[in-house]
Amino acid sequence: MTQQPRPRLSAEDWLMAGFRALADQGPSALRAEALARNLGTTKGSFYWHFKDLPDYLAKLIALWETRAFTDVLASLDPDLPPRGRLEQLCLLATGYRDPSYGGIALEPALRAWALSAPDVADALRRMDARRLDALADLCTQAGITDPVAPRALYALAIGVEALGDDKGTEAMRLVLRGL
Amino acid sequence: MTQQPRPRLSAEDWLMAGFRALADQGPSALRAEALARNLGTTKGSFYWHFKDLPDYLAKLIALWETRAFTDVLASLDPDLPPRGRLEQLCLLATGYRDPSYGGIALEPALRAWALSAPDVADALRRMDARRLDALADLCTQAGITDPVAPRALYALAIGVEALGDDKGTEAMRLVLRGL
DNA sequence: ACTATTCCATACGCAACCGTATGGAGACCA
DNA sequence: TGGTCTCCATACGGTTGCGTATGGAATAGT
Repeated sequence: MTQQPRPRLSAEDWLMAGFRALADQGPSALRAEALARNLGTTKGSFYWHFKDLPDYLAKLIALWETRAFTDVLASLDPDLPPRGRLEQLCLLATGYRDPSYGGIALEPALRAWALSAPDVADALRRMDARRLDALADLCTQAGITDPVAPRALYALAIGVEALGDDKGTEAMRLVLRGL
Repeated sequence: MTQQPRPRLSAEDWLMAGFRALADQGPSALRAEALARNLGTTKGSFYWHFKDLPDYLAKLIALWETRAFTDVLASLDPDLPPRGRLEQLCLLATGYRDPSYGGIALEPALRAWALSAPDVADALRRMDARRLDALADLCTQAGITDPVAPRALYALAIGVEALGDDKGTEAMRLVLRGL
């Protein structure tokens, strides 16, 4: 779409393009030459910034893993009551669309990618564990004692995102009401 | 794993191998030569049974779409009370492992595939709509009136399956209790 | 047994992609 | 201005997969 004069690219430019390609076309779009076309350059740049494709993919996963958790937690409104923060976290947990990723929905594509990439599956498992911990904390603060409640809420959030359900907020509130 | 003497293959053999490859290695494993290797044959057979790869993939989707819904409904125990059938359906809806698919978990892989294949996305949307209708029926029979309850239950089932949560049954029951 | 049909093996040309090698364009410095 | 360093373009060989063509093996029909 945009073929600007000739900006030099950084490694992060390539990574951001990777996130976008992943969200738009799936893991098979994470290839040096295809990404280069999207960026209006050639793979010469790619192989200067990254050793090879596995190196690039590892850095892509690492960048997601270091950002997607803390950025979500930081965006929580500390003035809300625990139950309000809980609801907010549930909706953010998988619907994260921070501008640092170009405002796109990464999670479903990443979870899909994880099914065929063990490294991604590992990162996703770590992320799930951290989020479940945070959810468990908030649940206890909100007076929800059932030990499976965090898992239920998290699974619901994942399902809502996977379904692309526009009634996701209401479904989340309905379930929260029953806890 | 199994390299039997030399049985002739049918189109369905290829389709079943496709389901298995999809569940095991993702959509990128749905290729003529890779499937042929798994079946201990060559792509000569593939291109005899199918015109080309799109033809094969379309038949794969069609077969799933015609089976995955009715087979699940037929497996419901009619002697259970509505709420029991509801719970059973929720757990079956996305965890379908009928031997006709080789006892594998297709849904997560298929939903992942749908993110990068519009045809699959269409089939999945149709399937979701049919399942949501059935869920809504069961909900009314069970005296659950909230209109978003079916979507909440379905999203929860999808999330549980995506998470690979071994506590899925308990999470489902916890939410059902609150409805 | 002869023929026809069904099914598969093999070989080919084509295209896409990987990773490397090498040179060139620009910036930056002295 | 000359040199150096950063970043990218291009060309190359190798691999993998697609779809076709063609012949052969196995099976069924008569």
